[in-house]
Amino acid sequence: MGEDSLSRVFSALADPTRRDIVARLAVGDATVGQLAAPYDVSVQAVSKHLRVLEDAGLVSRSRDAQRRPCHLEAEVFDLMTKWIERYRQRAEERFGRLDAVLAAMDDEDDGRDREGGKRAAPARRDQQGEGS
Amino acid sequence: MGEDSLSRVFSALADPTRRDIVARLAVGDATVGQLAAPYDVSVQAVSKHLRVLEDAGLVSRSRDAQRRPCHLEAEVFDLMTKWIERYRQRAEERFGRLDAVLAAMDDEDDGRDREGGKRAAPARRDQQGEGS
DNA sequence: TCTTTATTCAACTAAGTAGTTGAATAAGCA
DNA sequence: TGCTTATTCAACTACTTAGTTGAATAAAGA
Repeated sequence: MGEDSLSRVFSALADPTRRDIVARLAVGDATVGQLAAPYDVSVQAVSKHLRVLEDAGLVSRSRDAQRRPCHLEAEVFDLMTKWIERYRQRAEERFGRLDAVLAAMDDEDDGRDREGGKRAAPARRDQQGEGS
Repeated sequence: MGEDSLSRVFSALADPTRRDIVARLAVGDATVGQLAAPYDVSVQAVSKHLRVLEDAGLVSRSRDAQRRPCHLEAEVFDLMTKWIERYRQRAEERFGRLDAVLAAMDDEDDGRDREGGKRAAPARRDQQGEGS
């Protein structure tokens, strides 16, 4: 379970320590030891986290003597962003269609009143697959 | 581990079945049974997946007789998108600074490398915290 | 060469998770 | 009331994961 790249990326970022590492790598490259310093877990544990981030394609590593500097790979973020945007847009469009009926007239409120009137019949469709 | 909302959202979407459920809910609301039908796992398993999505704030449920229609909540996506964009932009800016030296001349490519200049030394900073 | 520094590997433990089956609850229908 | 449908709860299993400690590897420095 979770072998595709999208699963790996989401899974990698589900851990707050790993998100923090990503946040710090966004500022600049760093070695394993440097990255491990602020946390009170072992260096080995951080090394494992970096492996997970590397497998997800979020981080790449080079060599500098006995050090292994880590570098954030920004492109993989696009994979997530594309997935997210696709389904968010669809969901928001569905919202919009109904809200439009109400809002079309004059109402330019904050427009977040869900749960009014029934929305499209809950008909399911056996379409599947999540694309890329 | 993974008690904050961002962790819950990323973790929820790390599972391909749950992403598929989200994809289908983006098309229209559906009941547990309807959502479970296409998969060869038990209804109980899908019910659990929906619980995870609900805990992450991605799905809400109402009641219609003995059915529990599920509805996709699009707002939570913003939480992720904001986090992603923040660090992706930083990383791309760092990149851009170097590429700009080469591209600054004539290249009016797809234009994603604003901010020219030198790429900061890989010095680490003990700054921490991931914000929201 | 011997030592120090940086990182990874290997083996283990504790906790979490996705799945199962069987029973319980909730609400409409005969 | 009893029957059927829809969903959840409870207990259990198999697998994964984040952490540990101790040993191994890699490269620089005395």
